[in-house]
Order: sequence, then structure tokens, then C-alpha cells
Amino acid sequence: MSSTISDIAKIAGVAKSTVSRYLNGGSVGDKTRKKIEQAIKEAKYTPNPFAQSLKAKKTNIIGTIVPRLDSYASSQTLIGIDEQLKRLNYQMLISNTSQSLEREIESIYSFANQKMAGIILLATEITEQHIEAFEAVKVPVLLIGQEHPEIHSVIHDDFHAGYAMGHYILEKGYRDIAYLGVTERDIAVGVKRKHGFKKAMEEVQQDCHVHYYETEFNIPAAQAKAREIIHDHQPPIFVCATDNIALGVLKAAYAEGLSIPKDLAVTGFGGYEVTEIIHPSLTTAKFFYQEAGETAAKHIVELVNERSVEKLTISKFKIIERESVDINLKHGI
Amino acid sequence: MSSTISDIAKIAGVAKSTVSRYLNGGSVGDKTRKKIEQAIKEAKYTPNPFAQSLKAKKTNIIGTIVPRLDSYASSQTLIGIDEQLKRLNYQMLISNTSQSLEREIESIYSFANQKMAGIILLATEITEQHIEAFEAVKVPVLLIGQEHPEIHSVIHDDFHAGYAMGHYILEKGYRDIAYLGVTERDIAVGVKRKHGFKKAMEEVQQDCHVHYYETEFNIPAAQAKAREIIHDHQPPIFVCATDNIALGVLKAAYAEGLSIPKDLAVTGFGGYEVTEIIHPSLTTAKFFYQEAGETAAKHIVELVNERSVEKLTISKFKIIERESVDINLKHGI
DNA sequence: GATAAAAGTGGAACCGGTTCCTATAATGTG
DNA sequence: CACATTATAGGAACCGGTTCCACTTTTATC
Repeated sequence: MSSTISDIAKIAGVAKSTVSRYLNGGSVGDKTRKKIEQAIKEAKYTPNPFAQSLKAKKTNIIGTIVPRLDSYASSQTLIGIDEQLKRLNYQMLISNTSQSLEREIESIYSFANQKMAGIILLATEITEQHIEAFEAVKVPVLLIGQEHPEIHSVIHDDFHAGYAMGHYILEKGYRDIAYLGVTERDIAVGVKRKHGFKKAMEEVQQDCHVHYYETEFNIPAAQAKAREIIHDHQPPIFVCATDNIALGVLKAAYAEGLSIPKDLAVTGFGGYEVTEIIHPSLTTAKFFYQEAGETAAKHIVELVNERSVEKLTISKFKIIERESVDINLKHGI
Repeated sequence: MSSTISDIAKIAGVAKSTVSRYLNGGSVGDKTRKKIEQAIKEAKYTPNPFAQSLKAKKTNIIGTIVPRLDSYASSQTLIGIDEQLKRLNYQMLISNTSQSLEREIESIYSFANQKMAGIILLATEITEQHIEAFEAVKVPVLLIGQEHPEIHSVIHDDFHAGYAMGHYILEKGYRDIAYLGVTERDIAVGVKRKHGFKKAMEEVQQDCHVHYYETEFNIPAAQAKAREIIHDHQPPIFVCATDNIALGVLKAAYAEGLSIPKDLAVTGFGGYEVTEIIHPSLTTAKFFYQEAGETAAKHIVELVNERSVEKLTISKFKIIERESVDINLKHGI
């Protein structure tokens, strides 16, 4: 079926080493070059990547480990990585772990075994086992979304996004605030976003009540928690640590017959596409996933080629003002 | 770094052919088995997949071509394929074409070159070039979402979904209907969904007005088109060929100050996650993407192993009743 | 216990490339 | 024009597996 380098050599009447040299830009004479080019065209030759990788002991593939495929952040990040890698003549191979940390570890070893040039991990949590695996495989690794002192990473500016969001709602006049966060095991979302927000809260001079709650990442859990809080003491605003949590709050609000943003304001973090589709649209801190993916791709390729890269890169964010916050409130001021 | 089969052979004091035989379930003596097992454990040996693929002239990887990563249908389908392939000890490799038909063709050839065992294509449109490529590469191919007489495929039941949706809204009492479809170049969505719907319309005895319009797949285009139609003649219901189009219609409705479903009812097709998150939630025909992906994975593996598979498999659907249709309308009856 | 069949093992070739080494041809230098 | 360089080409070894073949050792059969 598909032809080999020996076939080409035979057709062109040269040695296969010469064909290889031609393909890899070594010195070949004019006549020989012509003959080989002709033969390659004729036989529609393309090199067998396995033979190449076998010899090179290395591929041009970057393994990308992703906890889930069905999230806006994941797909956007993957798109960014993919586009950039294509430009750099690398390939992306995705391993979906369905949110299993165990599968994540397996994937690291499996990628190393498959001689991936590098590994990008869309990280949620970095455990001891991760570090162990990274050290064992000796393949360049880059994290997206979480940071670690020993590993290169591209993160979103969670702290400042939290701070900016806090600042924003204070400026709009809110002084009684419910912050709906997540577990502190998640450093980026659970800790840094909240700390940024807290800092903004601390800077306010006036009397200001902030209650901190904790829920899960999924919509139904957030909805249930929000319902509970609304029944307990109805705050005028929910600042949610993720867009999904905000969506849960919105559902709870509808169920309780509250009007957004008049009775209840809501904000999120993420900038998911759905936040602008819904009505009322959601005020949120938008992160640039695709851009972060591109940066990650650039960096991992640098690392693969043993060039130096700053250990930590912080991707930017932007507060998107939409309809879920009452911008004419100015009460309490 | 990583050890080879020869290392194992040396450590165990046997020939490498024996080690290979051991690994592939050939006949090996008891003592030899023990020694080899010991050696493998000691050296942490795992076979080099490139050497294996080089010899086998084949991989256990299924190449999956997907027009876009950031769509609910895509990610769900990919998840289904991936899960099933993992169970069958195959791997999935994704090629994202960013909706470029040209890249789609390239990917087919590239997958063949990389000796993929089979190819799954999440299809939007099948051109002559596709067929040509499929014939040229001689690799088993399976389509999801579109059908073709010459190629195995798993499709959604677009015709009956269209029919059921038509039936459903007639039953709810609607008699003046706007159908917002897409180009007929898309056989599944543009032709079959619409035909099913038309058939339901034709079966009604009473006087019934149906207008057919055409728009693009994206939300802004649908929104603009809907706005136009509303201004022109305000129908009580929009039946939209996809959930995204329905979302566009909802946006247009909000902009015009119409209340859903009282002033305007809306339905979609797809069953995207967002349709149940929004308020009011969207009545839609849900397809089972993940399931279809699993079926596709099962079938491509059968094809790879040269077993026979029915040429066409039709995945099921379900009408999901939600809030965007007024179920107490019963007017005109 | 002789003989046939089966099980176990090693050696060598092969998959399709790359690369090192050596030999020859083409060029440059004084 | 003799001699030193340099460009070009071929041969062989190698990457890490699998498989075929031949040979030896067990085991089964009567």
C-alpha cells in the first residue's frame, strides 16, 4: 500500500540513506535531488511516523490531560493549545480523565511511555502523586489553572479577579454580601479568588456585612445551597466563585420568585459563553482560556527545546458588566 | 532511561524472542516465566509502542475528526467515543478542524498516514472529496450525524424527531407556526428534520399556517432573523431546527419585550445542557450524543476487526417538555 | 521403552526510518 | 598539474519490538 523509503530509493536508483538525507536537508546533488523528487511524487511517499519516532526516541506530540471535555473552560483552553501547537508543527493528544485523579496519574506515565515530547495538565488539584509522577517521567510538564513552586505554569489572575469583583460590587453600593465559594483544596478558585475578594472587602471604610459560604462546583448543589441561604437570610447579592455556581443561584432565585437584579443580584467568575446567552445576562469576571492555552502551548514547546521560560505566567481577566447586577442601586451610601 | 526488551532478556538470561513470546501469550516454561516477570518488575519495563506499531503496521488508535470542540454535541459525543474505546482497549486521537472542510480532508489522509486503525468523523457535510479520501486511505471509516450510502454511520433520528416535534406542538394547539431551519446542504438538520416536521404538518386536518425560514447555525444570525420575522408578522411559536437557533430567538424575544411562552413559544432540537439551565427552560428534542458516540466506537472497532456491522444505525431521541411552550394554550381548537 | 507429538527456546530476519563511516567525485589552491 | 578540501553517495548498523524457523527438551501414546 503506502510506499517506504526503500521503494523511493529503488525508483530513484539511489541508496535509501541518500533519500533520507534529501528529506532531512542534507547535501544532495542536483540530479539526484530531481530523481528523488520525481520518485516521491510518483509513489506518493510520506514517511512512516513510527519508524521516525522509534529512531528519534521522541515525538512531536504534546500530551494534554484534561479533567473533563464538557466544560467551556476546557474546550476553549484545548482550542488555544491545539491552534498554537499546529502553528509550531506539533500535535496535541488529549487524554480525558473524567475527573479521576487516578486516571490523571496514569495518563502522565502513559504519555511518558508513548514518548510524548511534553505534557500539559489542565490542573484542578496537584497532589504528591502528581509531583512524584512528574519527577519520574522526566518529560517537560506545564500546568494550566493551578500553580506549583516546582513546575512551570500558566494561571489565571484569580486573586486580582476576586479583588476587582469585590471592588466592583462595593462601588455599585452593595454592603450586605453573600460570597458563595468552594473548598480550599482548590487553590486557584477556593483560595486565591476568595482572598482577592476579601482584600477588597477589607478596604471598605463603612459598615459592610459579608457572609462566606461553601458549595460544590456543580449547578444543582449551588442551587440547593442558595435556596437554603435565601430562606435563612435573604442577601441582596450573591458573589459566586464560578459561573456555574452563579447559574445555580439564578435557578434558585427563579424558583423563589425573586427578580434579578432588583431583588437579588448575582455575579460569577469564568466568562462562560452561556453567561451572555441567558436572560438576564450574568455579570462575571471573564478569563481568557483560549489565550492561556496558546501561551501554554508556546511555553511547553520552549521547554521541549530546552529553552528557558518564566516559571509562572499569569493570564489576564476582565470584569464584564451585564444585567445581573443593579448598577443604579447606590443604596447605603 | 526506559528499558528495552533486550535488557529484560539479558537480565532474565533468555532470548528476546522468548520475552516477546511471554508478553504476547505464547508458550513459555514456568521457570522462564518467573525469571522474565522478575526482570520486568525490576527494570520497570513497558514496551515501546512505536516499535510495536512499526512492526504491526497498525495502531490501536481510532482517529476522530471533529469540526469543533466547543459545542455540547461534540464534547458529549467525544466523551461517549472515548469511554467506549477505553473499555475496548483502544485509544482516541482527536483532530479538531475548526469547521474547515479542507482540514477535514487533510486529517483523513494524515490519520491514514499515522496508521490509525480506524477513523470516526463527526460529520456536517460529506463532499466528493471526502468520499475520494475514504476510498484512497483504505481505513475503516464511520460517520456520526450524517449518513451516506457507501459509508457506515450512526445518525440521530432527525426525521422522527422533526415529526414528533411537529406533532407535539400541533397537539398543544398551535396552528400558526414559524419554522426556522438551516441550509439544505446539511442533510440531517436541514433536510430530514424539516421533512419530518413537514409530514406532521401535512397530517393535520384543520387550517394551519406554517412559514419556513432559513438562517445560520449561530446564535447572532438566528437572533437577527427572528427579529426580522417578529417585526414582519409575529407568529405565536418558533420551531427552531437547533437549540442554538432557539437561543437566538429567545434573545430576540427578550429584546422585543415578548414574554415566553405567553406571547411567543419556542422549541429547539438537540437537548443541549444550557436549555435546561436557562429560564424559561427550553422545550426541545433531545438527542443522546454520548450514547451515539459509544455506539460509533463499538462499531468502528468491529469494522477494524473485519466483523460486519449494519451500515446505518439510528440513535434515539426524546421530546423534553419544558417551559418555553404554553401547554395550556389549546387555542384554535 | 521406543516413537510420535507437543512444548519451549534461541537465532536471525524484518518493520521503515536515521546516522555514522568510508569511498569516490568534484572542486579549489598555489 | 599535483595535492588538499569539500560535496556527494553508498553500506551497514541501529532504534525496539515481532515472527518465522529450526532445534532441543518434555510429555503423551501404545
